[in-house]
Amino acid sequence: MAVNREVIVAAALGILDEFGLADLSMRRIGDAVGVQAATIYWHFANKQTLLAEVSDAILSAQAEPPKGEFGGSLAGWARDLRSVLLGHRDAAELVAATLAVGLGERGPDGSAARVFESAGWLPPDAQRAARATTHFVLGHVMQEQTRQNLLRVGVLAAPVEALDDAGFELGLQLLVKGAETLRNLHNY
Amino acid sequence: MAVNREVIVAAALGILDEFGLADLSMRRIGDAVGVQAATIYWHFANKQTLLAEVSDAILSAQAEPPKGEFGGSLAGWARDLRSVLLGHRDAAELVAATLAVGLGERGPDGSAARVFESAGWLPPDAQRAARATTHFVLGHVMQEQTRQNLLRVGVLAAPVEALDDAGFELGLQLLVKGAETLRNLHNY
DNA sequence: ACCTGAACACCGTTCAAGT
DNA sequence: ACCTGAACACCGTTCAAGT
Repeated sequence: MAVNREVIVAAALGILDEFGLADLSMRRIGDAVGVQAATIYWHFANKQTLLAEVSDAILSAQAEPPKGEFGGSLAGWARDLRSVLLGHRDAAELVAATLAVGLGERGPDGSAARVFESAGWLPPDAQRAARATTHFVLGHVMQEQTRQNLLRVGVLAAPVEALDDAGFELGLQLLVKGAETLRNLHNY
Repeated sequence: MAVNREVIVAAALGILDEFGLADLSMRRIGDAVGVQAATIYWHFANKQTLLAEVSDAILSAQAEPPKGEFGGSLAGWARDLRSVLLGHRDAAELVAATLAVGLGERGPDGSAARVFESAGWLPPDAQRAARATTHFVLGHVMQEQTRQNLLRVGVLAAPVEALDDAGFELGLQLLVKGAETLRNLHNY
């Protein structure tokens, strides 16, 4: 019975969640869907393309930024992205890699750019500001998830989750306050 | 003639510069220093440890942040980190990975934390703010260097360097203005 | 103390051949 | 149209054995 892109991506996401990015090999994905690794190359040009669709699948859980004033809207978007990423093992690393190569249907930060535009930013700067925010979120979550992996293997001991929350909120406030200040400098 | 950690790290850095992170294998490093790959495991516990020292070697070129008012000092630090990273192929990815696992003698952001402290931030928040800035710089340069790799392979066409500069400066101003604003909120 | 040879258990990818 | 078998050219790491 023929397999297709959808079930391959779903199987890959399952392996990612259970075993992590390091164990996400073409052979293992093939096993999961009952097919040789070589067969996957009939459905996808290469592994990177497949991973880009896994990245898209993860990001499809993103919500729209909350309506309201700028700061709350941007912060809400960033917190949502963080929690979406924390929902899948190694998701930050996967999404960051996909973003870097420019694959992936949805960039993670399309709606963030719109938040900046609604606050009066010109599209090119809105894009850049949204991307800067995304870099912070991805970097922060990547660090959290790497720590989670080390915990799993047992090389690390303490959970230190509260610390990560504080770091995230502080970095986010830096960006939010900065955006509010910069906008005012440009508009008055 | 016996090889040692220093020459192995230097050889690894040379391979990184010339061929990139993907080609930085233990076998290739061994070839470069005239020794079997297995021999490297007498000098280093594993590849990750070796890469951490390569990361340190790269970051050793970092300058002290310029003296002066806070914004210029932080911006100067960030621009220096960016240019140090741009000096070695795939350096952002390598440094980010090393930072995430917590290896590496020097975090990239020790002196940035001191800039925040000099501006009146308490050490834990100074650390977090410096790390947030680092995430932005690493994410931005990672994107630049991935694009450079795609250019090399020929899958991408335009250089678009000016765009990257503008994006870096805008993200940096977001963080600088945010830090200045947050500090004032806390102190008055 | 330092290094080799050989192996173990893998990789991504290609491609002729099968149905 | 979809899949297999087999190969190519690699990986990181371990470990007995050599000098």
